[in-house]
Amino acid sequence: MGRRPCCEKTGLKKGPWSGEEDQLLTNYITLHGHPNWRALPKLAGLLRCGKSCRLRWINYLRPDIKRGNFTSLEEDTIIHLHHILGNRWSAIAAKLPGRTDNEIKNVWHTHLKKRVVLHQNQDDEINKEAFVDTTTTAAAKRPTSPQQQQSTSSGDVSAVTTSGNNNDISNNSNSNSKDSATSSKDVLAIIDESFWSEVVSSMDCNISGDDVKSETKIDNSWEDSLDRNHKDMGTNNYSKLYNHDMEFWFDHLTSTTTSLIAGEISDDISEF
DNA sequence: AACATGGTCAACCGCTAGTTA
DNA sequence: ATAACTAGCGGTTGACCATGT
Repeated sequence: MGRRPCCEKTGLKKGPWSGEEDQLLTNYITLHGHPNWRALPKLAGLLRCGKSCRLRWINYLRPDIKRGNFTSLEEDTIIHLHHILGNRWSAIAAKLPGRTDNEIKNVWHTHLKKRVVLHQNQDDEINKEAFVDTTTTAAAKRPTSPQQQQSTSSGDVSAVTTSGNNNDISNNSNSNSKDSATSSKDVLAIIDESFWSEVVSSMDCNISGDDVKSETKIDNSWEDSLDRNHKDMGTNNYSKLYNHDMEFWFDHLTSTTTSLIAGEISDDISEF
């Protein structure tokens, strides 16, 4: 089917919005809402396409937009959600009131991605040292091929940008967590490494048929999107991850983060 | 002071999903 | 069933600014 261009290319303004344009758009939406973005600019007296108006409203003019720097909690939340959802910025934004997908996307690319990669590289170094230590002290009980080492390394890297292939990491962390987690910082590190993958795997086991039936259409599309995003990972574990579960775990994370810092997490961890 | 470089962020573009006729 | 259409999403771009040389 032929697709009409989103706006006539002639006569419509592009580029940064002026204060006057912002005012016109805000006034119109305040009075009439935005039932039809395509018709809106004409009705509001703007020389912009509807798409541009929509973006301007959603990303900048909306009254519930939160301004200013992201808090560390917000940043951690983005990292965790990105771990699960990948580049589904709108889904991540839905969990951060007042933040837009565009803003989150920018923050990810400018700050958080680097931080995660740096963190991952540090983990790789630690793992490498541990590996050398183990092989030397254990006198190399079993041979390890270069391919195996490489696959381990690449798996770690992929875990940075996707949500797959990190079960080994999380399991290792879990097996040692109770012994090694002696400070709130350690606990947070464990949460970073394993919390979400643990959540996913536990939901995978526990979800019931009734749960599936009770889901809404929105939840099903969410599931489809997850399947689409993770189909190349050779697993459909994520397909059983639903919206209300996400909300539950998100709430749980945000409500427990404070107590984590205060060193009161041990009971929560033991639940998992 | 002038230029180069890198970071940040608003805005645009192309595409897809969903809806309607 | 399908063509036409809109809304929304994610990737990309480019302007602006700060910092370094």
